[in-house]
Amino acid sequence: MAKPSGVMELAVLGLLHESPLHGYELRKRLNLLLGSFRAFSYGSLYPCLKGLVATGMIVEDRPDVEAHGAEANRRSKIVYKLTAEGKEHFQDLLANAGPSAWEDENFGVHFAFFGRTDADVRMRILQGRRSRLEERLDAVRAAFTRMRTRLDDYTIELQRHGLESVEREVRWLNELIKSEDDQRK
Amino acid sequence: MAKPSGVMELAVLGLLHESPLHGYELRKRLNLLLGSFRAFSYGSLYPCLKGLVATGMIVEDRPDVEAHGAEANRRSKIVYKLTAEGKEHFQDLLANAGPSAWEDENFGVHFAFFGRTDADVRMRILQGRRSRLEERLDAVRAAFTRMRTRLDDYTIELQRHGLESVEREVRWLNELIKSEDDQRK
DNA sequence: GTTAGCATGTAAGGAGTTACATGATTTT
DNA sequence: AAAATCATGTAACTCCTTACATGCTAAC
Repeated sequence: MAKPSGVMELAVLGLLHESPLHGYELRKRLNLLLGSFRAFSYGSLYPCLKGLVATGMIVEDRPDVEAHGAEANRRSKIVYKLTAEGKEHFQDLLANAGPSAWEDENFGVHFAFFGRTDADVRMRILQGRRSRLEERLDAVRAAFTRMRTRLDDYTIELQRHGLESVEREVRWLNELIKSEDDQRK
Repeated sequence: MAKPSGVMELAVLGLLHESPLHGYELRKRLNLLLGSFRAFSYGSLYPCLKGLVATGMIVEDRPDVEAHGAEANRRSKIVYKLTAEGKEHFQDLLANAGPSAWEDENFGVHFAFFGRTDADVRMRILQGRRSRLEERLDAVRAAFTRMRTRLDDYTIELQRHGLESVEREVRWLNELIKSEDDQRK
């Protein structure tokens, strides 16, 4: 029960690792951190926080209530803080990142926490991401050449733009991998 | 009941507009058409097709059964074909495309069928997409400048790359809008 | 004192995936 | 005749959004 998973869990734990935050603020930081990659709504954030409390990864702190013994059922800010288990779990998620880490939905979040990730794991994720994109590139290019003549101008333009975007990301990854390699020496 | 919606409906109708196809082949074309933008699984395609049959947009044709009076419950290819209502509905979806047409998940599909879309609708979608991206650009840039000093190197790099990708798409849209404008004369 | 923005929460449901199950056809 | 690929289908589930509902706090 209440087993939060998905990208959000990692993102929340990572942000709370920096400093305790309440939900509303957390959501803003989340959407800033992920910038143009994705956005979350409160409808998924709050249940996720409850789930993380239930599994002991984070604890609630109600500053208002403690400060001036206000009624407990009143609506007030709830500041969430990582527990020791939460920190451990976060490091675990970063260290044991599997192939899902280089899928579209997850790569950005993992990358955002590279500062706290071991160099070898960083390299594994960057290379995983790159081969993932290269597979896609091969598939699309093959299909494209095969069908080219049967496609109309707009479809071709869409394909061309899509391919170019993926190629750009591959070049970006190449540079990152190179600079990781250089730092290793 | 059985009211299929989402991008898939439009994509399926659009592909069947070109030629009748069976599910398996349809899925391949779908994923080719959308190239690097998205992919669908059978688990969503087949129910979608059933739904479109239920609402009279398409009809089933079982060539194997008809050809050599095979048992009807046998597994055989099912070729789907657009009905008159289906064609009408497709044109309707293209012509009455609302703001959702320029969201990330839908833009690609609408663009792919621009060849069958009126020039003024095309322009509306391209401009809608562009202002959508520009809004995002403004938001991310503002947040970025505000937080810059508190972000680590990898997070900054992620933001930078994200911004650059969106800026590139805006430039692409600018060119498309310009060339649509030129053709109008 | 009222509007705008901060803040928390939930119920219903959309749009898909995964994993499975089955069978037909082609290739080796 | 085995293996690969073509082909259809479904049940359970995931992850998230939308729309709603409530209340607090600052600014005008």
